[in-house]
Amino acid sequence: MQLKFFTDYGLRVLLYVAANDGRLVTIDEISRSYGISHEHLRKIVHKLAQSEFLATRRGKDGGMSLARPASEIRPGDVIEALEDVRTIIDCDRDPCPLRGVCRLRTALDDARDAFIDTMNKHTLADLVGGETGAKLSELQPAE
Amino acid sequence: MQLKFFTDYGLRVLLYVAANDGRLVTIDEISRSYGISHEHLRKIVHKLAQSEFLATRRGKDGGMSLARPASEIRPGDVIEALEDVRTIIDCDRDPCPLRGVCRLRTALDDARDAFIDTMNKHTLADLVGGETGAKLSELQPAE
DNA sequence: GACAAGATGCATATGTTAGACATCTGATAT
DNA sequence: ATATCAGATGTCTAACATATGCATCTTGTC
Repeated sequence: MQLKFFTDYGLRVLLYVAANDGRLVTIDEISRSYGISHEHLRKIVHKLAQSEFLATRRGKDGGMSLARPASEIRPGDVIEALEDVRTIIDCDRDPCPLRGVCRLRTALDDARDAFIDTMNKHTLADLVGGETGAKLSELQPAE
Repeated sequence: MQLKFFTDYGLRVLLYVAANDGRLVTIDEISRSYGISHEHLRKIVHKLAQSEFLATRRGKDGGMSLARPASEIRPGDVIEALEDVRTIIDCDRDPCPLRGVCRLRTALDDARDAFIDTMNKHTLADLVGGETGAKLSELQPAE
């Protein structure tokens, strides 16, 4: 019931990029800004690009931006893409004497759906800024 | 977003005991029945007893039984007791440039509550047996 | 008092996740 | 055209959490 560091920062990367709307942001900037490993962050960004949440551009003055508007990216979808969330327990892994009687698996599946659905009531846009409409750049100058 | 093996089997132990309603069940019986480590199961049982889901009895003909009726034990509460579920991410661990702007933490807390609440719509009694009212002993003789 | 069962604490193994490094590919500016 | 900057890829290592094992103690019942 903890998100992986990977997923946690996956969300934060997207929020950071959303808050710096428009501008191309580099891995280096984010890793310095959050104080986390450049190398590990690289893998997070790569996965986010593969999952089509980020668009990346190589080369000089490259960097990343959101692949879609922040108001169209839902955090539950991001979690599903970064975290293995499909089955919370595996009833087939070991012989289970309760098989056929037990509805634990169904209940857990429903609960997982409730989790994701609740996250998907939001978008990146309203998680960062929201009503106040504040931009990151106005609050905390990068570096 | 995976339950620990520990929590997963914590729930299954309770369901097993619930399905064997009334009878005292030993760690040894459960570990053989599920095919998992006796030693690890011991710790699970211990934690469940501490958390007042199980009542244990030492000595000859000892074993465990539910501390309360199966219809009064809710699986979401069990998960909360066995799994660290309080904060899914920790905003204070690293310096986060989004602090003050970002509502990710709140959204995750709401989602976690939705997860637990959904689990707590059930009780041990309806997860095992439920409408059919079938008892484990009728379906799969122990060993 | 002997035995069966859980309690406790420490030591070890395993697996997952995070971090580091070296090298390659692609895009842009000059 | 080429130098340079930024991401892509793959392998290796380190750190940490979790599961497992073992030895010993405690408690309750026969």
